[in-house]
Amino acid sequence: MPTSKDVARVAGVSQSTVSYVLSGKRPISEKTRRLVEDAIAELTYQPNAGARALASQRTNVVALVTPFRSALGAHGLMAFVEEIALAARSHDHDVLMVTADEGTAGLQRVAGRALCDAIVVMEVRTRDPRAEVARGLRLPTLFIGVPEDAEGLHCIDFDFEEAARLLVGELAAAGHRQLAAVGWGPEAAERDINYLPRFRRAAEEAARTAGVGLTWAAPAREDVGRAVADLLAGPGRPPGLLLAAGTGPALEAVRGQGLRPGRDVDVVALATDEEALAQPVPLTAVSPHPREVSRQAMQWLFELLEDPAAPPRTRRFPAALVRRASVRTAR
Amino acid sequence: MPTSKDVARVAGVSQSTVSYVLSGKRPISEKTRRLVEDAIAELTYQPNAGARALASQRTNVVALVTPFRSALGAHGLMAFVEEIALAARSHDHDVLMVTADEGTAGLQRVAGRALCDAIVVMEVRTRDPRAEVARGLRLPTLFIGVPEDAEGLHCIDFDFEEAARLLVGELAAAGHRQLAAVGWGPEAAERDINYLPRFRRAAEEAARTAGVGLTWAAPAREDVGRAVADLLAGPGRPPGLLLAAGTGPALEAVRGQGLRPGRDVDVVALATDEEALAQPVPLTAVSPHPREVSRQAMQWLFELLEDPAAPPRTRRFPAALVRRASVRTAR
DNA sequence: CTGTTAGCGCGTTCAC
DNA sequence: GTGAACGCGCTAACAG
Repeated sequence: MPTSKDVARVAGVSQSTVSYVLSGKRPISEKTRRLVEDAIAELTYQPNAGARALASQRTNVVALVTPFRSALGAHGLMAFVEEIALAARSHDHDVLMVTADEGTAGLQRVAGRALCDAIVVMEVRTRDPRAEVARGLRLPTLFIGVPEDAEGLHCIDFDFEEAARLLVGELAAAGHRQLAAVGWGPEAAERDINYLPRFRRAAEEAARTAGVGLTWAAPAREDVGRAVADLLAGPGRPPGLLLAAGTGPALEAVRGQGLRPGRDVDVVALATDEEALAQPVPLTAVSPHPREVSRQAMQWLFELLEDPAAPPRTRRFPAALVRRASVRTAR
Repeated sequence: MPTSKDVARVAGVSQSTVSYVLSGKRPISEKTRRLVEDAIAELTYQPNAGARALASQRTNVVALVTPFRSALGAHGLMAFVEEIALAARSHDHDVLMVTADEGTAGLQRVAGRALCDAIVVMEVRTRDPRAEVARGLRLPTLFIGVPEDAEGLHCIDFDFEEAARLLVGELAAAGHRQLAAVGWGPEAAERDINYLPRFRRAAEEAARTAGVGLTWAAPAREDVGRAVADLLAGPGRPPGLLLAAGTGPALEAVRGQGLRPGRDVDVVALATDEEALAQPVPLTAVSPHPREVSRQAMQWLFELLEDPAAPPRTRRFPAALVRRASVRTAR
């Protein structure tokens, strides 16, 4: 395996010149640059990552702490991971996978061993022990999601609070006095996912403000059908339906009751455009924009890498409602 | 950040002694071991990965080349990735994600820069340019899947050929003279997935040998329903049904025709146990065992890491048929 | 059983 | 604009 010393020898220059050609941290004459570049090509030289990290104190690696079972589902999770990997590559960085089950130890390991320059934490929990650890790290650490105590942390997330307000507002504006929401099941609550209470609390608050009733159900995946049937038979008959999770099964249950969204019942959802459009009746929905959020997260992360002293703060990706056919026009 | 030099000073020993305590490559007296371990704990020392890699020529990192859209679906893909990550951690290794869209360049980068000790390639294609590149690398490279030209490569995969034979055999033994198969859609063929032709060819061969007819359909995801209806109306009425892909939608279509698996029609599938059991009628099936395959792959990989001179070969994870309720007992 | 020493390959001051 | 020299933190001979 050729080293930069080999390149220097072949190019007839010194080792440091090779380094400066590569880093561009010093002006190099056109002539010697060509010499060096040719030598690099001839030897198919590539810098040794370990040596570079040791000398420069930068690894060009971003650690990604990722769960395997996610409230987003495998599909949503892959979307995040894919965007993050692509963004990293576009900045000449690699991605080191850290499994969430390592907990705080994972953070301490990758930081302590200098395996990476920065850390991204996905699927943040409301009370997340990793928050406290992250505050103590000297590495830029970005949370996708907002824990209860976000003080001193770099957090970014979709604005689930605003999403809840928009969805509740839309049903209220359609004339409903009574809303029914299908939320995340007990397994999600158990995992203490940060945005569940954020969304729910904001929805309840918005309903109160609008003076409409709101019934909340959090059925397990397999009980969504029954839960929807119950909700539809409850107050409001049918109430305005807000689907925060389990969109597919819930809509099947609606059809199972012989009801058609946008004709017999109004339905809004927290769902990606893809999901909203895949339904028999396209859904009026707020998309949580997973890909956009991860893209923005990574852009921010690379800014932090250039300016590690940037003050920690929480960023929220703006929510927007897209009206489709599942809500009757306002009465 | 403390270094091993700090540990040595605090423990009152030399740096190399610290190194040997950590690596266990030399017998150390109980007394000095305690001294060193206490110093490590006191300083919360962790070895610098870059320095260690530079000195030892081992990174303790495994690169994983992974696609984002997979014939397995996001769920199946995550299963692979999860198992690989867990296996890596259990051997004190980390996982570097390399996106498949980097192609051969990704392999050359992680190998050339010495970012990892070994490479795992998922979703191998029938004619895979990465095969040729891998042959030229000095890093152990493990293919999960078998390309057309597997010469000189370490490959491991589920035995799709045997799976096809078992499934065809089961339907033939049930008395069918005519079989109909639902295979992977055009998008999968386009991606040149290695096991598609392997499975199909073996199925056709087995049908020929058994003297039964076999009609093959490769509908796109959204056309599965129609394709199944066509197949059921074709020769055999109904023919024995072999589901290689699209199990869920295909079975819905079967029900849509008013047919019940195991009563009106015999159905076998290439499907995980989870998938087979999730159906209204539990399916007689061969599971491709994604988790077991990745576990075995990683075990092999770590063996290769200890003995890089091990001769390249192709390993196949044995296929087994599990009989459930979707096939009538042999006539 | 332990200490001394010489690199691993690269980034970066310095002198020139 | 260029090159020599040192150090990053650790491992692995080589001594003892």
